[in-house]
Amino acid sequence: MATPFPALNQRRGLGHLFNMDLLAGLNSPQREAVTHVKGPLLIFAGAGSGKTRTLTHRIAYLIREHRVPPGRILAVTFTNKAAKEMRERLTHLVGNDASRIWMGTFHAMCAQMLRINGDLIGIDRRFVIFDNDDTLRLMKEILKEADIDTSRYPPSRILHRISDAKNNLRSPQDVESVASSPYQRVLARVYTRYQERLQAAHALDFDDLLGEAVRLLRESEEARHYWSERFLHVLIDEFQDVNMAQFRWAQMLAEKHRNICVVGDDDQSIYAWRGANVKIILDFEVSYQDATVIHLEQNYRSTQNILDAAHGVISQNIGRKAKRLWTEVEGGATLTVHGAINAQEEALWVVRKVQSLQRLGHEHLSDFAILCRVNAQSRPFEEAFMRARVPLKLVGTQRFYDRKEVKDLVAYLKVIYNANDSVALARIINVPGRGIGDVTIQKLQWLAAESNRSLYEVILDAEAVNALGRAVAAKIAPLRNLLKTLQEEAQVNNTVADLVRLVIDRTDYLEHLRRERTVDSIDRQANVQEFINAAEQFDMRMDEMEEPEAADEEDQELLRTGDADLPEGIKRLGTFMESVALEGDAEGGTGAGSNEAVTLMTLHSAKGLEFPIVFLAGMEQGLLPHARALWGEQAGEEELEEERRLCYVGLTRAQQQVFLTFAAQRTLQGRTESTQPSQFLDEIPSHLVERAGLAAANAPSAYDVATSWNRPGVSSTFRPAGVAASSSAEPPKFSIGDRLRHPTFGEGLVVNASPSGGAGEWVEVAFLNSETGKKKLVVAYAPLEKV
DNA sequence: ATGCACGTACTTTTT
DNA sequence: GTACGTGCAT
Repeated sequence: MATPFPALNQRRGLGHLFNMDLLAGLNSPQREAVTHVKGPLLIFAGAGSGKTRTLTHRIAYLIREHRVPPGRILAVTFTNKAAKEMRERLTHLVGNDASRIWMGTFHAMCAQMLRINGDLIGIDRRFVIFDNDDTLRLMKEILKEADIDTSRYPPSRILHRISDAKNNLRSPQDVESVASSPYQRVLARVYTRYQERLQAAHALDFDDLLGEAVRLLRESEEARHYWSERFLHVLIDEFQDVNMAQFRWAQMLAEKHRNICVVGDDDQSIYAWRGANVKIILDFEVSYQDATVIHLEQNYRSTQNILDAAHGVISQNIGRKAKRLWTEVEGGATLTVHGAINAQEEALWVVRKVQSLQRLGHEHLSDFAILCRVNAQSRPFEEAFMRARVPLKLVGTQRFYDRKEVKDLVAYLKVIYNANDSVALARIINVPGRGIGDVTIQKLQWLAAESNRSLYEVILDAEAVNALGRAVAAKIAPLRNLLKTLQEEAQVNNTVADLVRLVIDRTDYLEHLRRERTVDSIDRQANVQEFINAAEQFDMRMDEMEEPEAADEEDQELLRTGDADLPEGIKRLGTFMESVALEGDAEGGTGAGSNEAVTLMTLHSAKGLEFPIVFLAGMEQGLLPHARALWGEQAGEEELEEERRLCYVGLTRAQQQVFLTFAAQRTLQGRTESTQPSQFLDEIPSHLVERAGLAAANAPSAYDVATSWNRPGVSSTFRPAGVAASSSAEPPKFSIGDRLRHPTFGEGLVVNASPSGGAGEWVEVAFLNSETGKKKLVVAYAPLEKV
């Protein structure tokens, strides 16, 4: 085979056009990181230490000062957002050269390499990418087909295990060879079948993008030679989050020139549950014994008080690299810990605090962020903010391309692009409803599996379909015609938006949504419109890029060899779907933008962000640290340490002020429980903390809300003073059936009550006022009056 | 084939 | 408390 690879670019950069001093304004370790050129480099970049600045300046420095051709630099991130931000910042530093750098997510970079020469290891150039939804559907099908009990083997858990295997570069055979339990044997079998089905659909899942890219480099001498020769520099962001597959891939790419630069912070590793392996960053110096190690510990974000508090917490972790952030901003406001009676009161306190800080000069609501451990915490905040008429925006809830209606339309596009994508076809086979029921779909799928054909091929097989009965055949025929028409149109039509509109039109999809008389029907219709807009925007981008001056010449050459002679429209469609799969959220998606509002999000989605004022809500045992890390089956020191890192991430988001709140009672999963303040609160040096509410040192015993605070062996400085460690023997004041009155909620009936009285006594009251409904109240706290 | 009712189970989320 | 999945009845 003739080599598919062009000669490598030796062209000099255009750096002389930009005069800005790349080293100006950098501190000395940052400079060292920027100017280090040869050999492996490990940068421990603490929160707010100017990581992105260092990384972008380093790349710019390589291009401008060392004349490294931009096309021979590979810079990898985890999210599209990070890649985009980096590219933008680089454009300011090196201009158009920025567009020639190989920069993007692991998945996007791997996908690109596989599109270019996946054929060397037998991967169809036109492979499609299965997202989580696709893989879940596929897995359910497989389990059904194999008659495996889904309650004993939940599809999502199996997928998680498979993902785990792939992240560690273990094949189905590997899993099988070490299988020692029935569960593992089933797993190996299902994994094997899963891969077969993916292959049949010409599909790769997200993990395959990495795994197959590794396989490409391992198995194709030619590819390995080219790519490792090509990249003079490999840079990896958020290195604490890499998994084995990602690390191996990067290692192979960097093996020739050995210029591998990794940046990360082990203290911010919060994604172990999705395959991240902190040990990789901790062991980097073992993998590369000649690595230069640089610590960025000067923080440009927070006050020293905040950093000290954060350090108090994180330093409790054993498995970490010793380090400590510092700042020139001495002192700062003390942190506040506020204990509330329940989640509603907690939310109320936060709104009031926001309002009072606003009066003190924080005019921008965007200065405030409320960070929580789980999404379920958001409800009381939404309610409290709504009532107080303070705008609150929830970040990171449902993503645009995850919406059902959008996925339906994407599934149509997938089928048009690749009719053998049986998962996509199964999704839309009866959407909108065309009278093809589950039983029929089952039969069709069984036929497909049996004859080793795709679902589409079976549908085309008139004989097979007729065998299922006249009624079924009559329903399948229009579908067959529909798909044929759509495919034909796709050959002619060049724009994705036209195709989307055609799908919506021919399937009468909007009418289908209107008929669904649900609350979200209107939203869904709007999302369909939004999807058309997204497609239009994509088309516009493609038109702009018609003159492909962006990519390196050698990349164009590579991609040319990769281009099958497909109709323009189909090619476009492929690009569009790849962008949908790999860049989860559309620009115009939710479009919340810069609305002036308080931000509410999970600690996970807060990583990388900063806010002047941060509220950490739900600082309780069981929430942060989460119950699963504390008391769950897989609870352990490592899990607890990840929770602690989560807390650390939260604290280090704050620039000026931190408020930590907890609720003495919390209703989670329909159950109201007494809670204990988070152990992490005790890890913050007490001189940095001011206590309020139930956390106040002098809180009256009337605030004592939970006997569980007196749990033996657990001591907390956040327990109100005056609370004896022994439980009270007082008789309860209320019992089931009593009528009572509350000044705000009105009259009600006691439907449930604590068995014992005293400080911990509580009652569950059904209020006559239907708006209030049922409430659990602490007798000692709530002003209740017997009627 | 479709719709309703009941039971169960449940972090975190990017690609 | 909700959301989802299964099972039964229409």
